[in-house]
Amino acid sequence: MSEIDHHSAVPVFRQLAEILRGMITSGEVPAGKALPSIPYLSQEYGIADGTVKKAIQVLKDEGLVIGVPGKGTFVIGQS
Amino acid sequence: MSEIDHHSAVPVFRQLAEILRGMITSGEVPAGKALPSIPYLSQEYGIADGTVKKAIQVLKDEGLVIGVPGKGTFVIGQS
DNA sequence: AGTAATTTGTTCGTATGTATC
DNA sequence: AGATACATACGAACAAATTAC
Repeated sequence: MSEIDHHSAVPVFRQLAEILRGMITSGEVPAGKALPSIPYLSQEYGIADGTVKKAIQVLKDEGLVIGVPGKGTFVIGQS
Repeated sequence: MSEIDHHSAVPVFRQLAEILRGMITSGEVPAGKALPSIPYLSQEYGIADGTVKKAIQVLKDEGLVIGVPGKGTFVIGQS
């Protein structure tokens, strides 16, 4: 699985955004399902909570996912 | 009783964790009994709900207390 | 039997301050 | 000076378990 390179010129939040995008486009996380939670991603990739949120914000700005407080971050189906 | 200093260098959640630890070690809340509820602590000390949960998480990680949904946060007896 | 209230636990959203590059 | 990253704090919503009525 993809890992984060903290010394890369590409910002960490952008690296994670690409990883999450890959989960969606590959069908690993299909439409209607939720991405892994923010605390999980934070711990799993060894990055700060706020940085994960920033990565997810990228996908939200693109209309790829939508966050639902108390539930999760869900993939939008582009039907 | 102890108060929270919002301008201290020590994080609020750590200050509360120490106050709760004091309740336990002093015997004010003996083994088998529950700490004050999260909403109560939140209102009593003037801090956010999530910050109280974070403080309690510190004690849970140390095995000092255990949370029981619907009941409370109970002090573990160190027998 | 069933509804409501309380409590813990988990989630996302937003904001602030600090440090680093 | 600006972007990035981390830590902290607050806020709000939702679920599950328990208790009370």
